[in-house]
Amino acid sequence: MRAEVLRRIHARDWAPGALIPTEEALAQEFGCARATVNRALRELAETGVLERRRKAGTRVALSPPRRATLDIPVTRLEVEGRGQAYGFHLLEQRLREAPAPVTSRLGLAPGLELLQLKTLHLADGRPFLLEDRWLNPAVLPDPAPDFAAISANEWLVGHVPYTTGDIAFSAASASAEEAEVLGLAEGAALFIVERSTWERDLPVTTVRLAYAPGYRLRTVV
Amino acid sequence: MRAEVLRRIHARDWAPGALIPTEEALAQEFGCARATVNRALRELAETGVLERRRKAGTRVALSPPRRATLDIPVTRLEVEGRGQAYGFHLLEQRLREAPAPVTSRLGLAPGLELLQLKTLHLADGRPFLLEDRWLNPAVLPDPAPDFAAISANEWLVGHVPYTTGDIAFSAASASAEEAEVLGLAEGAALFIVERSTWERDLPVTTVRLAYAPGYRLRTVV
DNA sequence: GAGTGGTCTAGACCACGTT
DNA sequence: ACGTGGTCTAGACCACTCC
Repeated sequence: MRAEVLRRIHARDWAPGALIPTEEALAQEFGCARATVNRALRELAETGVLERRRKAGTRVALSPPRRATLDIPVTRLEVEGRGQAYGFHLLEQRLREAPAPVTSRLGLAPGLELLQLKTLHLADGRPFLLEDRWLNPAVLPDPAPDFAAISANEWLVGHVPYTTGDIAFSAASASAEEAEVLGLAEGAALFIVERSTWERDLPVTTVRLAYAPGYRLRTVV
Repeated sequence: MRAEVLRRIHARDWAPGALIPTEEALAQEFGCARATVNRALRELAETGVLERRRKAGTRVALSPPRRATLDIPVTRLEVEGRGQAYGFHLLEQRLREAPAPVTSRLGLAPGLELLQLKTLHLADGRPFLLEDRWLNPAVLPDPAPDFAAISANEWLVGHVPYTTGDIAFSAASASAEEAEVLGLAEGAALFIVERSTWERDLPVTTVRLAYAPGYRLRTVV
């Protein structure tokens, strides 16, 4: 059913932009229930192949289905998945007034004190990723966990999961500090991931991950 | 229904890793049909919040739902969406033997002749993105379209849509050639997107996009 | 107003994986 | 073997939105 609809789109039986038959008509043609057609078409709409509007009907999308699902890796698992040994060093940990860009990203009042953690993640003992994280102390238990023993990332995964958030990907040249920590020449091209997360409306953390050269994030469309 | 399940997960009524009741039990508890429960749980499993296995039951995921859907932008629309004027220059177009990395990415025989297109995309007249594309001539009509008039990207969208493919994101330092074309210093950090696409099993194109500094790709989890 | 998709019910059978 | 989720049917009502 789903496959047949896709075939017709590929075969140009239904051209991009064209209206396709209603669910009821397709159900009759395929000899199946409307719910089955509905599910097939709904799933295709979710991947971006079709566009559906009540009353207006279902159209083959004009712009192509450029929607990919991206699995955001957990650093330790990602490193171990390559067959490398994972390790990390907590470089710095201090409670301090967060700079304006950080508080504004999280929607917090300026000048609030957040816990800043700088962590270097290692693969087979070599620098893999430099993490600069700001944590909302409100989410931490008392006493706070020992982030030298468990990485902040893993602690959060186990204790504050099921968050919402946004992610941005970009590239940046390594600063002097980043270059030194990662063992690179200053100005080397780093792959940057910035994430901010909330649990319901409570800001949890914002983090900047700077990956050593050679890192690639992959997905399938 | 979906919301209530999410609430229980957030509230730790159901802890990470814990087994939740069967669909039938939940249907009774909520006073709704099993199909309704099934849909809610299936959708949550798709976002990564739950893990489902036949016979084993449904568990709250241990690793958090780090699955993002990424909308791959069409360059012209992305530029225009920022309120900037879009333009492009076809820098180079030639049929030549593709190097091994290119043919292997597409699963083609080495030494096959492909159409190489180098295109500079502009936003408000300033370099925005350098595109290095290899096109399978087998997908082109005779005569071939004029890629100086319509960008290869847009032609493909209109004439060979509904492809499958893979995407990789990374960072790279600008080569001398890239730096000159993009108007940057050599070694500047570029955000790199590499895409290969197929229509069914027919290799269509592989492309490397090098974005000028400042570019950010965003998404929401 | 009327036609479309969105969602639900109640029931059934099947596929798979654990046991 | 058995229990779980996966998927289907046939029918119903509702919500939206285009005309």
